[in-house]
Amino acid sequence: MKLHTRYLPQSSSTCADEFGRFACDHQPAINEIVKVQSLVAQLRAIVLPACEMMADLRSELVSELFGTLQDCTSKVISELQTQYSAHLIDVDRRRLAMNISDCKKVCAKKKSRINSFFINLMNTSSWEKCSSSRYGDSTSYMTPIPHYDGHQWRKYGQKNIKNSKHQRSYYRCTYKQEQNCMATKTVQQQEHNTTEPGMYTVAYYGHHICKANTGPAPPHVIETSTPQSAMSSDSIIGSQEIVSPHTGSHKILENEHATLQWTEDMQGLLEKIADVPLDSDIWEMYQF
DNA sequence: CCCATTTGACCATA
DNA sequence: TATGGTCAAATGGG
Repeated sequence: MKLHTRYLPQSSSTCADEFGRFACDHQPAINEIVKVQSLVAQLRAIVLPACEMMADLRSELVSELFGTLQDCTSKVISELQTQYSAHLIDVDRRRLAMNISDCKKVCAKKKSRINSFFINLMNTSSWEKCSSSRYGDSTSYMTPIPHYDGHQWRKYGQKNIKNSKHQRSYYRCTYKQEQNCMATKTVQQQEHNTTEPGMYTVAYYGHHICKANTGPAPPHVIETSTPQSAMSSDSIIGSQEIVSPHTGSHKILENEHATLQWTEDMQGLLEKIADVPLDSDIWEMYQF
């Protein structure tokens, strides 16, 4: 798989519209989109193997990821709503200045780039299951993006590992002290001669019990049907499962009206960022 | 000054 | 005893 990893702008910056006029700060929204990128990557790697065999441990992880993903997308929508409410008047003024034909052309071009943007997120952020149950309750994955997994971690150690060029980093949940959350993880870069460059092995130990990841939540719906352009060829198409965040149990969903909450949020996100100027830095994340 | 990271020391286990 | 996981003091950035 060819990676097209590019990086988001690190500093808060303003951007101009196609007329070089209005300016706004998209950095908070960009930060959330980065999280979405990570979560979608994890989700894809977890759901696909789950079609073959779903262990209880992974079911709990899936439910955690869904909950976090919902939070992130909600934040993105809220942030963009706040920012763009201030720009609506200006946008309306600009649209009045354009004729209808020009508006349609611009909108079509933006929607095309938005679709490509998220398809690229799916394709370039794949996580692959590597191994599991090294020390009982643990799961490890390979990923090019080891740090954005929806949880907050604090590094507490780093060690040289025998027969490995790269050090292993040790992280524990940020809320270990205040909430006694014992979740930990280790991150170690893979050897370049044995795998793809820039890949990391991330091993998770224990479960998050910190407040950000617990609390009542409805069963999450995992839709394993995914656009062909964004999925590998061995995907299972068309089935849906419900995973209880509390029990980890799952079953095939028969209600055709049930839909992915995060998909709805994502659609909202697409609508909201449709007004992002074509020359915004956001679109420079990936090659189109 | 606070907090996260770094890093050497310590400890557990095979 | 070698290896790897954790602790905690030192360090540095905001």
